[in-house]
Amino acid sequence: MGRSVRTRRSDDSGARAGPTLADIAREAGVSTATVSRVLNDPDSVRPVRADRVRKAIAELGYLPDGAARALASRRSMTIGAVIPTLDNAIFARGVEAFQTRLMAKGYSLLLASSAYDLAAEAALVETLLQRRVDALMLVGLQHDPALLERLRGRGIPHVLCWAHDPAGRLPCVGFDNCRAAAAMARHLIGLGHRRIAMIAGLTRGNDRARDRVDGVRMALEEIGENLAPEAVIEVPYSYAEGRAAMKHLLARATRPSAVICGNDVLAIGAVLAARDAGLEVPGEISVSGFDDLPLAGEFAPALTTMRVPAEAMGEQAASYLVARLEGGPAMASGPIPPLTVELVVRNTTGAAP
Amino acid sequence: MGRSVRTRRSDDSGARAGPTLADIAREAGVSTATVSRVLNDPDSVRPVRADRVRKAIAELGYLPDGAARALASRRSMTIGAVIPTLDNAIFARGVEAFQTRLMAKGYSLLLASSAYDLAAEAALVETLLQRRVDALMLVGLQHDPALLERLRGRGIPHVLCWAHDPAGRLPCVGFDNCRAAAAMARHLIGLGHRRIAMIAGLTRGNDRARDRVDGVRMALEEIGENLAPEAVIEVPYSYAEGRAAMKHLLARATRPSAVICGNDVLAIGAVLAARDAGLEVPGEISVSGFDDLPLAGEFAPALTTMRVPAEAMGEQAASYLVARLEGGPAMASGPIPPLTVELVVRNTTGAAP
DNA sequence: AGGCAAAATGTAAGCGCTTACATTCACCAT
DNA sequence: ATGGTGAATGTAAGCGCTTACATTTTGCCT
Repeated sequence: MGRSVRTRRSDDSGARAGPTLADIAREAGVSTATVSRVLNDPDSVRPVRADRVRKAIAELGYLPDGAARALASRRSMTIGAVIPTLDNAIFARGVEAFQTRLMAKGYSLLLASSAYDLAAEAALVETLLQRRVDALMLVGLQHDPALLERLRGRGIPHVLCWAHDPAGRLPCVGFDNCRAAAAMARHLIGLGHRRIAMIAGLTRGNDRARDRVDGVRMALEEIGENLAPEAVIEVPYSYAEGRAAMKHLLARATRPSAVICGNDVLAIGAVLAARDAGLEVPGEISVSGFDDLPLAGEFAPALTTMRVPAEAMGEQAASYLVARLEGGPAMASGPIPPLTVELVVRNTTGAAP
Repeated sequence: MGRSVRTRRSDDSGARAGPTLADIAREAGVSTATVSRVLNDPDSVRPVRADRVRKAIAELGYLPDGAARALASRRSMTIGAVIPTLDNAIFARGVEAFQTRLMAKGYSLLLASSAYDLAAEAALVETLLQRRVDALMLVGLQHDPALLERLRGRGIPHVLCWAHDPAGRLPCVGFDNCRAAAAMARHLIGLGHRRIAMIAGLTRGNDRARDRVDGVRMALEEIGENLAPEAVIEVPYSYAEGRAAMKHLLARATRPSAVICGNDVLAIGAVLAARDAGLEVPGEISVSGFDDLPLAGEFAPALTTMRVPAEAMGEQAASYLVARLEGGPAMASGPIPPLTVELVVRNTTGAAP
């Protein structure tokens, strides 16, 4: 028997295999273990030999095989992330920062988007687990019930972004959406607004959107007002939807004096609609956003919004996961404190008429 | 000698290992080959057995190990992408579409961003090659000279997006930026504009930005005009930079009658600046964008721009790569025809004053 | 029933690394 | 010189799959 003619090179179906670690070992006249050591723990090899190995590596153009490393070492140096969508600039920023930090620490990012569908998210996570990600980043606290259990069961470090668990039970790097939205509502209330409406993101499968609605409701209840169900319009995050929602709001018998939007995109759409209707912002109606996208400050009128530290969130999430992965076994790390958001008052909110 | 007590489970450093294919084989009373077959080629296994195997898989909660599969099969089912940045919404969309299509075909996306730095890009690609990506997506035609050679050398299928190689030598899924920009310039020329300026993206390491400048220059030369170097301002893509650049342009002795912007973000910034300066758009000055972001059509005034099929590009890139990977060995596939862009005339361009 | 090709299954050799353990080496104290 | 010690290196057993090839079964003919 014995292996037949399956030559490693030129397996004409595509990728040619490069030299292997064994080739390097032979070339450098050392054992494979030594080559592996200069790759993973250079200081444990005498400099003379290490150099000889490095020379061989350079000469043969050797590139370590990640799959083999992952199999042998049980670490893929790959971290997964499942986000709702990249189409929302704030997620794009967060992911970018996450990836950059990850790469700086030697990890690669496996990315997938779920379109705000929790079942899809669970499936994507399953796929990523197959790819043997060492850790995982997810968005929000709300997930398929089996999902988090699965991660815990397999001992996969994970972090939930864009949210904060007041109970401190879940590992999150984020902020309290409810509290932040409440702060925005109080800002408006402080300006004398009482007829407050909301253009929220779709709350199905999106706890951040839901929490923001809850926050506004809570703030209103603090002053004895309430957020009527019909005062909340849920729409997908887009300029056009924000605009359309505002148009609806303005067509009603009693028009709100302030509209709190689930994010900046909706808010800008809303401002556009107000202007279409010939209303002055903030003179006749106030509008607020959430996120503080780059456009928010440039837009005219500049948008009052809640600044979300997307970059810091991405970076901290990355650092947290890497720390869990590399910190000693006793890397328990207590609850992570919430990130701080900042109310940025600009020119779309003013005193109630 | 002999293996000591290295128990597979509970390697307390983190991830617990789940059941392996061998466990499934034992449980189902078949060989490992059979289990592997029901996973990879179900039809080659008699239904009764396949079911028995599937039952075992479900019972034990088995998840195949991607690293082992990759090592044994020489395919990681992972495809890499290196883009300049996710902060540009048009890339975010393209990547999203790319990832979605990839996932639908069973592949996962390894994503990295280069910040428009070609050296960084080359390094990132090297990392992705270590991760054993089966194929690679890059943006633009311009790359580190060694990079493409490396990919060809290793036989890694790859595709270049957001650009088109007229020579047809490179595998691209994109459009001709030069031609598209020229079309935009001709639109303005047709409206009577002669004093045309440009707010371009940074052209260093960005052939798309460069090609767009070239396209405008070319169109101008067709009618005997020229694009003076001082008529082109290069800035990073951001609203603030677009606005600042426009402000500069307007501060000059002779103000352009039309400003072609490298993308929609710059264009919106420019429109904002024109308005700051009390100029009517398009009455006193025309402004055009590029990309047709969702905001372009909603913004007031709605932006004249060049629609770029970002989603289609991402999808086609994904399909192309998968086809290369799965198509038979003789999957040569001639040059890919360029995607079509579309001039969308809206309300920021009008007759020259 | 017997024979045979095709289909189904099993066997076991890798895939390219890491790493526990064994061995050798360098160096120093005796 | 000799023995002892820790550092450096080598040896080789996996890691969990896929797959070529060998073997057994099945389904069909005659």
